[in-house]
Amino acid sequence: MQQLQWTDERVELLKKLWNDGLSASQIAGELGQVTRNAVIGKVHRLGLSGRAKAPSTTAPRARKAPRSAPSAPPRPSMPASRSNLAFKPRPAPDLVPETEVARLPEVDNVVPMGERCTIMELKEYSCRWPIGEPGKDDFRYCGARSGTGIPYCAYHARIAYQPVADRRRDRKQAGGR
DNA sequence: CCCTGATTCGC
DNA sequence: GCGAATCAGG
Repeated sequence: MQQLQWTDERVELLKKLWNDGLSASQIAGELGQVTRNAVIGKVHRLGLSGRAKAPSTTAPRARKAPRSAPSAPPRPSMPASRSNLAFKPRPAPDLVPETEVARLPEVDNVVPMGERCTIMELKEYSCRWPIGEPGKDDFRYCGARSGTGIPYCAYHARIAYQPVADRRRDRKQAGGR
């Protein structure tokens, strides 16, 4: 796909729509193949910005900090001190449909209450499988000894890394209801 | 959090 | 010149 060309045709349409009061995103959608950013950029280059806007919104913005760091997007790690659930695969709800969760009563019971721990009590080797509602007072982590190189204990590691379909099959074979 | 236009700046 | 990223508001 070649770089989009602002043909006279497209520019005319842009001008028209802009003057009609359409928003940049609407125009972008109308034109197609361009983002609203592109539209706004073009509008400004054409010098037809500020339709009938109150200049109040156009407060001088402080100079932007040198925006150069395209190769520094996601932060790979966090301070070890509080790297709890920042770990790899978020086991969590998304992996297991609610109905599935409901059918896994054992999950919350494998670890005795006493062994479960709070975020502050997590050790490097503690299983980070969340138990309960995050944010609530009774929210805890499994806390059992985790496997080497894995943030979960053996039991939760199976659940965390196993596709739902497999889990379903497993339970069926195991004679689950 | 959704949206808006405005601005900067790497390409 | 282009437009993504970012910013400042609503």
